[in-house]
Amino acid sequence: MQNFSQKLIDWQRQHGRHTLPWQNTRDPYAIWISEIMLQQTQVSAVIPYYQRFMTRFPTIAALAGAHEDEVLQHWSGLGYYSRARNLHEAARRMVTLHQGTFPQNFEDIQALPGIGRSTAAAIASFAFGQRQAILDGNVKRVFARVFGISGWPGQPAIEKQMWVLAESLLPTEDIERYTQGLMDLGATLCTRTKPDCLRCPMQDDCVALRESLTTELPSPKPRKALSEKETVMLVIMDGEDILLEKRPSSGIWGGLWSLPEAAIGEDYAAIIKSRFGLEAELGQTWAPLTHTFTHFRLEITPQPLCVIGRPASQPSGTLWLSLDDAIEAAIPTPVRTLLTRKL
DNA sequence: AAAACGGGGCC
DNA sequence: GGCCCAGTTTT
Repeated sequence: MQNFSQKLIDWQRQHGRHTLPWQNTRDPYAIWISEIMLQQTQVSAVIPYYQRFMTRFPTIAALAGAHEDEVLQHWSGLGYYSRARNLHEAARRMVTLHQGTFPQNFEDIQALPGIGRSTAAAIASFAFGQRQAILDGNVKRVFARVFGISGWPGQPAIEKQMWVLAESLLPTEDIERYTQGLMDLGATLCTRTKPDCLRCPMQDDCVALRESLTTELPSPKPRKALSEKETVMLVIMDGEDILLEKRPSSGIWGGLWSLPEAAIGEDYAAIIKSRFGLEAELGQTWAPLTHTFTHFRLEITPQPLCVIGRPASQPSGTLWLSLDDAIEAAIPTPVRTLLTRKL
């Protein structure tokens, strides 16, 4: 679709971003610094860092000659500090391997630490006008929607297909504007949520828009199969009352009141004797219930126990409540489910 | 709390 | 070449 590139170029000319601090230069060093800062970091956060960094380290030589500490200081607050270390190391390699200049050969650019295929292509395109394809998260989203490509774009087969597509779409001229347009479209209109399709230059061509799939595409990363865990919850009863235990404030169900837990096959009577000082008699286990979290499935087997002679005092962090009150308390959903079943 | 993200590292 | 991770922000 040759249409795509020309429409994108025209759109970027009229509606794209043109005044960012790293635009309107062909200095590969300046473009490189900006591209690295823009990895996983928003434009608004990058701007002040970019300006301070470029003032202190205006050239490859300035960066290569600096102490790593000072480079990191100028990065402080941007996060992903390996980017800064790679930047420093790459500048030093330019000095030793490339006579202190920024390499123009595409493979040489990509061989520098911290520069992968997409970042190398962005630099080669903006600084040297080379016809190289970028493919970052924004571009993958645009492609998935416009061309109706389903499947998670991180999947090797899909990603490979997208690289082929990205290369096939490259225009023969205006590569810089095209590359910028791809970035601008993904960043400003074809956003992850609530894309602004009414303003999009691709609205007549976009498969996702035509088929109402903009929320489905790009396909999300497949969830890995849920691991299975199992636990026993002790339903310690004294007449109408049951014993709740406060969970630690961190971790699952942090701070909620819950049923005491035990591992399968343990001696439950012995456990409550040692943990709570209670004598109790085992009942028949209740029907298990399964609770699904995002990352695992938990099978809960409720084990009822009837206490024999409840002491006046109760251990700290525990609470006797009537079944009715317990259900109203701050308890985990599956605990509420299993108590409700018993009402 | 979970997903998303580009590059690096490991087989 | 394929798979997974580290580290951080966004939803």
